Amino acid sequence: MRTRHGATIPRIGAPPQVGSPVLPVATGHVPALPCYNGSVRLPMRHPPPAEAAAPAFCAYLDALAEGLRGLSLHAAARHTAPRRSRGRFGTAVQWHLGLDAHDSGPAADWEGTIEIKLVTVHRTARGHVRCDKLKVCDAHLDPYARLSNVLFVFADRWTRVVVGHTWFRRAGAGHAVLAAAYDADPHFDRPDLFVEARGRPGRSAPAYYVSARFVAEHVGLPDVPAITVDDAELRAHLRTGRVDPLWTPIAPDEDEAVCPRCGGGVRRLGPAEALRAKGVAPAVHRMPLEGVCARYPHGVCDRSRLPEPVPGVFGVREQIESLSCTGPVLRVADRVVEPDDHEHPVFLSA
DNA sequence: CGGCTAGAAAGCGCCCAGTG
DNA sequence: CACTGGGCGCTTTCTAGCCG
Repeated sequence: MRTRHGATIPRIGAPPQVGSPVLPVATGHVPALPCYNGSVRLPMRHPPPAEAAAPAFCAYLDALAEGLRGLSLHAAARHTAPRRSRGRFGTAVQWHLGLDAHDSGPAADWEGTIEIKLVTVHRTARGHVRCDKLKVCDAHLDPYARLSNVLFVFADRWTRVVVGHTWFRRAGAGHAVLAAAYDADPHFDRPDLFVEARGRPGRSAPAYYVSARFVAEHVGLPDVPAITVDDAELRAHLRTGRVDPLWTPIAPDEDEAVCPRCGGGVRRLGPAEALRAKGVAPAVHRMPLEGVCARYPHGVCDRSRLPEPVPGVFGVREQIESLSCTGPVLRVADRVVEPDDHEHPVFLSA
């Protein structure tokens, strides 16, 4: 077998190890057996279907997703979910698309046929776009069915601005990779689809995940200027108290902007070059500091990077309001007209 | 080549509100 | 109150690039 980096390691008889796929031969050190006191990867429960999924598509859903581009999910998330709820942005997407915000049933989100997944993306210091591993469904559900037809919506990790969407169908190379995961060793083969059990013994609730690599290679990540850098320095300044900061759009060459919430001053911290390079920067709110402005950290984002709102759906003012959480909370489903000949999910000929 | 280091990628523990 | 969805974020490991 091979690691993701191409190094060949024996599968049978080799002492298992935690983390590194490369055995430390030179030191003579014998690694201990894996001791996962937390999450564990388990064998998959669902065998892969022999056939690729039949393609399904809905033009109305596609238009809704397109209308969401450029809008931040912050305002809708604050409207639909508590501020520290883990799934609040996925909830916000569902709400925008006109669905029940708390849908956790076994059926696919869109009329039982199309699954909707939010993928949070960010840029590394070198400018590469990446995402995290992605939860597919709970382990008692069939991940192959869940991944048959998926609308992936991509949002920036900091601004939560929707930067694009794409359709995925379990077919071709993607289907082959997912199917191969069934026979793979969940630890040593590093499959792209795996079951992971969580947390404390007796309270484990295993779930299917796809790797970040799978999303990058078989779904495809967008690469647009709106995707900002995420690094430890920004996290230390912007996620104090583990809450989302309040965002103020700013021109990259400005040091200070008007707070869209209270009309006060918001001053960028750090050099303008850092804002240009990363797309966001920590900020400080000038006194007086009252109301909501006093309760959250502040950040500025380079407004020149924001995607143009889709004409006829939202304007720039509404885009800024969605980002800064001011003004009425707008819903894309209220702006994109459902056509009379509503194209429900239709199975296309392959 | 070997040592060192920064940054990227993956591992892994657990969060937190909604739901039944 | 147990269980769950959809992740978050800190830690660990790997790798590419630099220097001698």
